[in-house]
Amino acid sequence: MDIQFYNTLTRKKEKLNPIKPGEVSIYTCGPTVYNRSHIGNFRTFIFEDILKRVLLLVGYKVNHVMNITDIDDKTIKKANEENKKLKEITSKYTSEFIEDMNTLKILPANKYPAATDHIQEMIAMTTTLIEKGNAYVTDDGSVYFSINSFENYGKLAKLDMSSQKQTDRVASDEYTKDNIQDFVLWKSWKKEDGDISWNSPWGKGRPGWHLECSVMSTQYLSDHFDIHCGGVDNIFPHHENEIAQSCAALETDFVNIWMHSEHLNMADEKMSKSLGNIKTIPELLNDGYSPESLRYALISSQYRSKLSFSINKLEDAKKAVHRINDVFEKLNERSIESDSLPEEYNKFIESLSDDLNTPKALGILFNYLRKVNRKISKNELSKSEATMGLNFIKQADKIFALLVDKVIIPESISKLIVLREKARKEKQWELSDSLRDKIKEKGWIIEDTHDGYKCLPI
RNA sequence: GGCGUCGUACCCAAGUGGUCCAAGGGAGCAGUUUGCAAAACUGUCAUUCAUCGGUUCGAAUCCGAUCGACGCCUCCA
Repeated sequence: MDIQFYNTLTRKKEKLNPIKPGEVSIYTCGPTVYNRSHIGNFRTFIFEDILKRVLLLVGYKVNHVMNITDIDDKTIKKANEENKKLKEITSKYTSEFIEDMNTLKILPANKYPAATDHIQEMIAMTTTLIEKGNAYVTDDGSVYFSINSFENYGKLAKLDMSSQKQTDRVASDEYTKDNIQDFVLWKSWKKEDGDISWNSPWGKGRPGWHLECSVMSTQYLSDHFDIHCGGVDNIFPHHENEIAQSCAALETDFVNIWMHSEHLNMADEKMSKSLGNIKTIPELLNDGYSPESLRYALISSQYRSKLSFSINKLEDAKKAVHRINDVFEKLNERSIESDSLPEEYNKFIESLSDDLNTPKALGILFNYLRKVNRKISKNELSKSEATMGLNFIKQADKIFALLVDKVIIPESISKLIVLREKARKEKQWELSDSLRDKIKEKGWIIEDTHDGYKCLPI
């Protein structure tokens, strides 16, 4: 089956045609580890997770690399603020990042290279760019990429550099550059960098931000690979600069498909650390939302449209997740051994193959679930139909990962449940209802079914 | 100022020329079921797709204008 994705470079949907048949190489821009990532960051990581899961499900091998930015202005600033070693800061936030990724059931990358482990390679690429005439050294020992030396500069972001407004930030930032829009490859050491520096042919300093991705993506995936992802805010300048560096230094096609996810907004504004309107994964879990609810909320709109994050959305997500799990359990009790799938499954895969249309795929799944529920309530569902349904949900879950692990009911709750069951048998309805309220106060919901009770966390 | 995305029911959200007098989820309302609930099921819930014009046999979908929201233009997922 054909898979197509929207390519930012051409602004069109394009058929995926892997460079190496049967295998897709993906580079995704990872976190800058100076702070806990927020749910907005994870929208992108979950979009990339869906991308990868779809490719795996249809049979591709996936080679996925995600960088960890552990050296830049922000990491240094944070280390200074907290009076700690850079490494202490970056390893703390790296492990928190991995923890949150696991919580959200995001499949791990094959490799997580860190920028500080690739300083020599970055120096080498910078040297190449100077030799080729694409970069120049300034008096203070910094190195800049000359955007005029690269013909296609601005192609990804569709920017005509000569017509760009110069913001105050740009104007005040650098004064030694030939062209105010040139970007830095190597930053010379400054007092506030403290003991953080590496030796280079141009003196003490550290790499510029964009360089690490050019170096590490091509090192681990080859000069030319299939897909490069990130959030839309990476289109310019980050990815534009990556293209300039990589293509100029390596004379390569670099990336076939650029994919970017839209922002997650909080009350109509982009969620970002600098605006201070962020929510982290532990905060949301603490508010009572499961990882599955968070995943659902993030995939319930297509990755290229803006997503407004809200409590309302999480509440909707919680119920939708419950619905899927509920049917799954019912089918699980009725199924037999078989790997048959309903015809809806093809439509499901088609939707995902069309630029990861997760809302449409969810719609197909829910339509099917309703069909199954209807038959169950009429007692008309055959074992083979139940099995088909179960298989469909299982396959769908390879993409969505919304099935909840069997919950462990704490002893304090199960004691109350036993008391309530006893009261119910004796038809002491007042007592059983008050026990149900008590259990609810403790955060658990009791549902009575024909085959006994079900107990779920709220 | 330049570039770009978007506006679909009470909320979220697919659909981008006919199969749509517009999927799906949530909320609401009415009913079935239940000791009561919950869950589940049934019915109901947009003659209409920001507005106004145009193209077309046919438009939510294409074109133009207007209004509104948001993003990027060297911190950013």
